[in-house]
Amino acid sequence: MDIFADIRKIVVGGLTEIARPDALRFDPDRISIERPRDPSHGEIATNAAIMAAKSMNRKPRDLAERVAEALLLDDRIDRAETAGPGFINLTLKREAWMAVIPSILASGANYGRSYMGSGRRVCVEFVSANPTGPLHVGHARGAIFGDALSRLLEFAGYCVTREYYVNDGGAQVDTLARSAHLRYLEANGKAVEFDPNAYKGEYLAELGRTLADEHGDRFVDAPESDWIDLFREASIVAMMALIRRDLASLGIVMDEYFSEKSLYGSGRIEEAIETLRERNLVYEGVLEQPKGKIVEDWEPRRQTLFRSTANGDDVDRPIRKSDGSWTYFAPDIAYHYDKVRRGFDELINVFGSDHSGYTKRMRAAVSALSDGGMAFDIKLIQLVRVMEDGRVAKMSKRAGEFVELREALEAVGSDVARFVMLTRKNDAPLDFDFAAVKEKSKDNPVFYVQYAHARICSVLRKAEREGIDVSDQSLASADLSYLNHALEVEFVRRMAEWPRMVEAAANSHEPHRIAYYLQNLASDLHGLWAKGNETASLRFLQRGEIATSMAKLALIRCAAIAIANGLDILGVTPIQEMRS
RNA sequence: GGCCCCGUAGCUCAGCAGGAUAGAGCGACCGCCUCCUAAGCGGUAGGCCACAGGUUCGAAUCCUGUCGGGGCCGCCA
Repeated sequence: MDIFADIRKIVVGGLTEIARPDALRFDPDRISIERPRDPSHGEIATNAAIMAAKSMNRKPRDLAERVAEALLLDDRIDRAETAGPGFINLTLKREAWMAVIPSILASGANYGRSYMGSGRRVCVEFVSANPTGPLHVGHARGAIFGDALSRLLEFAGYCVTREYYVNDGGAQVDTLARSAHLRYLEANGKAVEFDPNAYKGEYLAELGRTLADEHGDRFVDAPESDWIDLFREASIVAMMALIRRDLASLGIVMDEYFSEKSLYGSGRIEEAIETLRERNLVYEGVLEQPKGKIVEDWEPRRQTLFRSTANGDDVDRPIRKSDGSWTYFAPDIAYHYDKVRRGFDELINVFGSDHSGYTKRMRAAVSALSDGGMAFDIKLIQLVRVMEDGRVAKMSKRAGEFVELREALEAVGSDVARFVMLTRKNDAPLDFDFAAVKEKSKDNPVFYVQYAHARICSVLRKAEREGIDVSDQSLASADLSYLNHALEVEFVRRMAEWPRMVEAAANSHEPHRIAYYLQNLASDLHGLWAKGNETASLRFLQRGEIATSMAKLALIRCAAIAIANGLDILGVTPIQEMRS
């Protein structure tokens, strides 16, 4: 049940009725159905008359009057008043709000689930970190965001594929292989010198020892060509194992790992480029030197270029280097061509914000490959600033000085990490402060929300001990006429917003909205709870008055359901009690 | 030089596909536990929504420009 969706139907219905015979000529989705800030504007306000007036060539206020009259015919609506330039302010009957409670109890874990996506297939590509080491805290944000977005979309009725693009084809994995070889030499008792480009993380030392165990000293004096392939393969396998382990510790399971390397030599890159060529989007040419940026060894080079400017990019982009090999962009094009051909209805890429300069050409490519038919969204994830002991921790992967995800999770746990990473919009920077995040107080949003859930569970447990049947089925039959305090009705209104909140968040690809909603919901619960300290009639358990208690228990049980469903979207486990 | 993101309370940030008097947390100040978990709650103070135009019945939100912060800009991914 979604009361806002119901009201929308009624409003649009009323409008259509009045509009006859000159049928309604505007998009009904453009009208707003929302809760006004100012309580004197009713409980739900709509701008429907203002929006429709123009296309119907009527005065907004007159139209509003007519619509308001029509709305009053619905038995859920108590008052419909027109105001301002033509708003219609609605007040619902108390029973209409209260009807939300049994509806939530009946839906349970499905409360808020939407059919908005109607089964459309979405590919969410995220993490896609180079396989050169374990994940660090910065990667974690993209990982958590991507997974939460996936969960959100699933809850909203989409069919989601979680996908990781493994960059196992470029020069970086050769550097990785050489770094592993150095560690291998080390394990064979050789003194080694690391060049500045090498990866120096401890995790490669372990791999070096393993390789020394397996191959002895065979590759100590051998030329690089003898071992590079073997070491590359071994390194990638080992690094991907670390990455999978890290993802698993966050509760993330990918549906697909797509290997960049698998594209080489298979003809698929050539095929994708050929597709672009057929559309006259590929040519041989020379790029101009970028202005304002000094490139020391610049000289004009003839390259194969993608005409990305035809689809909104600022300059055309090279897909084949002057030496004839592919640039990194070429396999990316092939990869996205593959996505297009797999039949997804929508693509979402989660990139680090350092890839912002890459988005235009990517959009241009997808647009060209799908003839403009593919919905394609790129979410940029801002960096995470890790704060430790009040200072900013440095992050450099090659030097091996970064806060590994694993360390962070050992300190704070997956639930906390996930929630905290989702308390900011994806394109806003985020401070991850170890001290603040571990704190168990209202200053920590994770515990604040968890505490609300635990408190409800606590009351339900107590009620049960006192012999009340607190099953959802039993609570659904509670006499809700006992809930007549303004705060209680307000609480129900908040919970009634959950389904539209899910749709709005899913629609805008913004899981942080769920986190904010949960904090508000938790705040309502704590507020109501504390009011019970001064006003005895607001306490959830009323001694000796089963019927009253049942009504209040039904109310808070609904809140627990909404919180649990929200946390589930974020991938956070709701806890039953705080004491430990 | 160009492109992308950002600019909202002292600090950190929300602001719901433009809506009617701009919100939360922290920090500051003042209050609330013989009572379901005070790991909590209430109140006070604090804003020309960077600036200037434009579109609109209506703009923090959309468009243009300026200023300020960050990121990126051929043969690295």
